[in-house]
Amino acid sequence: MMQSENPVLVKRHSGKNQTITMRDVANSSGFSPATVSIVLNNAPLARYIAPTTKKRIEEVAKKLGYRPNAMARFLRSKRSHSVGVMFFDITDPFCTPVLRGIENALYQSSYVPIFADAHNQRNRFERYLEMLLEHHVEALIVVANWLFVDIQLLADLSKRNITAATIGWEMPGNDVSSVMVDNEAGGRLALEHLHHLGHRKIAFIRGPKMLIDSAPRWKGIQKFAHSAGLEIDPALVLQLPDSFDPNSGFEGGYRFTEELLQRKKRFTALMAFDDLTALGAIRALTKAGVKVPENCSVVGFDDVPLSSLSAPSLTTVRQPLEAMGNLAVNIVMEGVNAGLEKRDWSISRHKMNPELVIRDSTQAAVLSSSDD
Amino acid sequence: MMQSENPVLVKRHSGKNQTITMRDVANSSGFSPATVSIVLNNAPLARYIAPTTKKRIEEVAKKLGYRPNAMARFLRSKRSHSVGVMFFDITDPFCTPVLRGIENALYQSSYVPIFADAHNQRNRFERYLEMLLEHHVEALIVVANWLFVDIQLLADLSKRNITAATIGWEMPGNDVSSVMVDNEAGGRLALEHLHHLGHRKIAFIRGPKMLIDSAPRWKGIQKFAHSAGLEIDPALVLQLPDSFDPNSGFEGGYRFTEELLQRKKRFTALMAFDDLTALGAIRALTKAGVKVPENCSVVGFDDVPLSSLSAPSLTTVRQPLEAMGNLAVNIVMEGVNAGLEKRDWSISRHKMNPELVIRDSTQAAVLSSSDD
DNA sequence: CGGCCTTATTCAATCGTTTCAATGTTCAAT
DNA sequence: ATTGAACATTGAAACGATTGAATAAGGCCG
Repeated sequence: MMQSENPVLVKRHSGKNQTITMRDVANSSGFSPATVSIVLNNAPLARYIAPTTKKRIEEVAKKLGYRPNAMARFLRSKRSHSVGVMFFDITDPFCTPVLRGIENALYQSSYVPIFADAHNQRNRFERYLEMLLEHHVEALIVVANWLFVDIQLLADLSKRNITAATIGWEMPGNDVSSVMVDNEAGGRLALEHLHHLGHRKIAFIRGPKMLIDSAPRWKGIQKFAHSAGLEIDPALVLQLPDSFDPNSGFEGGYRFTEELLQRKKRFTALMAFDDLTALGAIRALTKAGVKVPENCSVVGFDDVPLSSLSAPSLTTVRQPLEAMGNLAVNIVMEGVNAGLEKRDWSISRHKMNPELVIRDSTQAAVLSSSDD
Repeated sequence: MMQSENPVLVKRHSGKNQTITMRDVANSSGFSPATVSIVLNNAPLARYIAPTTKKRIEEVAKKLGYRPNAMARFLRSKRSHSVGVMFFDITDPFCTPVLRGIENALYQSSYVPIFADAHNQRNRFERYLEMLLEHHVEALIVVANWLFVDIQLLADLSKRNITAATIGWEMPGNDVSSVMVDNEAGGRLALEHLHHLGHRKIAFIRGPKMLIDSAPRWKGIQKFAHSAGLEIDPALVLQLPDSFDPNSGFEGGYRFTEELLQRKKRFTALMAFDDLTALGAIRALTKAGVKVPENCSVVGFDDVPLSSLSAPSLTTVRQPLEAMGNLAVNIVMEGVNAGLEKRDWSISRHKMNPELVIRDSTQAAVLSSSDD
């Protein structure tokens, strides 16, 4: 454990614990627990309860400071009013805005998020899943941009009728809803921007194969390049290795940019797989005396919170992270309600539109006479 | 809601839901529910249970995939195995490492964190508190570096015997444990570093009055200055205004540094209240043509994750954020156990030691002949 | 052989809600 | 006057675990 300057002990603590139950409200108001329950939950039967009764009960409940016991309630009604929110690595700056989006949407529905972080470890993921099931979460949201988990998850969940949604990743098969950014469109957006600025010699640092985002982004790039007649020089294309460390993008961007510079092939712009990679690239460029954006434009992807704070601030393709969190909640809530009303419902897969955010790391290419 | 390219509807979904209860394990193993419970929880009475019986029951439970129902268990045993974790603004980069520390420690104890984010709003804080109480969290951890909440919290909690701890903030009064960094030591550390590097003309951007960290940091600075015979020029000291936006530090650092530069008083180093402020300051300096660290050293405070990624990377005073989260969990767990065993126990207040992290934003002062 | 301790297991009450079915009313319609 | 809705409320059985008290069967001792 951490050293810590003599902890100051302060005050004795003990105490009596008197929780107010529904029975108390019933006794105190002169009605039965059943009536109280019906009134306080505004259950269907509440239609028949006399307004004066309702008022009385509500008054008493408030005066006594009655708080329903979520556990007891669950036991009877099967509703825990909680949702599991699993991250594969909360340390990834990508996650914070998503978390906020999820939290906010759940809050609107008076659901409570149970937070789980797999630390990129499979067994930890499984253990958490177990814990979430024990706590009978009504739904599960999984945030990841890659995944080792297969059918196991799905089996356990759909057997128990728990609606799930993934963010930033799609389950193979058609059993779990998902919310992703349209990576292909994003890739196109970024390259289009550089192209419009007049860049023709562009270097690329592609994402790791493991990440589901990598391929479509590259596809978007290629498609645009093709349609615009832009040639992509294979000597200016590198691909990040697979890694579990969310900060490895920075490191990778740095090293690969050094590598690119050593190749002595001129490029006036660099497109990085994501923001962290871009930041690493900028660091390497700056160190090598290449000014950004004067001598080389750099564009990232994601628009994580630090991108606007970096120097120079980063031009990037924004994922609507908060909105994605929101949407995932709406999806699972829809599933929960469907289950409640014994309706059938359908899995859905969403691709959100990315958005180009132009900041200081890109500028128009300087015209050069010598090509190559 | 967000636009999203035609969501693809995929597959029908419905299903049967067969949960395995303890009764199932009992029937299937030929013993009674009581025995099963005793065995599976390794309760005191388990001492008397025949080893063969234990084995049998455990086998059956595993084979059936029995999962205890946390809610039902709570109802009888009063233990929810959950802890409320309240943030005042998860968007603050300060929070992520703390969250990880908390999550990790709870995981070790098989507790589940219920996540709450007050968004800096008092009513939201109160509503969440309500929800957490309804879910009967066994303890509460509050992460904040400032606060509007008063005795209300304390009253509700100690009445219900819920141990609480705050991180980054101390409750006035002596009823809630707390974990903080030793701000005074941190302030000293930072200034000491600049002083050792030979800086004598140092500008300061102090923290907002509202923040509990501001005063002690400044005190540490003053004390060191006094002991080292360093003079602090009041014309080089500014104080950030109060604000709820966690990113306002950057903005403030930027503006105040511009302001400082306009004053035409030379300074060779700048000490910012926190990392974001420092980053804002660096931005302003760079824009004004003052190179960091060549012409001006900058030091921050906190060591939030982006500080190592900025350009130049930031010299700063590290708060052991993850360890602080950890410690807070240990504290409340101790409280929970004490309550369980009807022991008395004591509130504690910790001040963790900060640590100087030297990176690229500081370097030795160039000797100048002209002073003033 | 009867009493007592130890071992092994079970009974049954309980936690705080929800909800189905039941019990009375009242009142309009046959 | 009888019926049957609609209204207003309640009794009591769940829900799935935990746990103190009870039961029962050996084993040991005097």
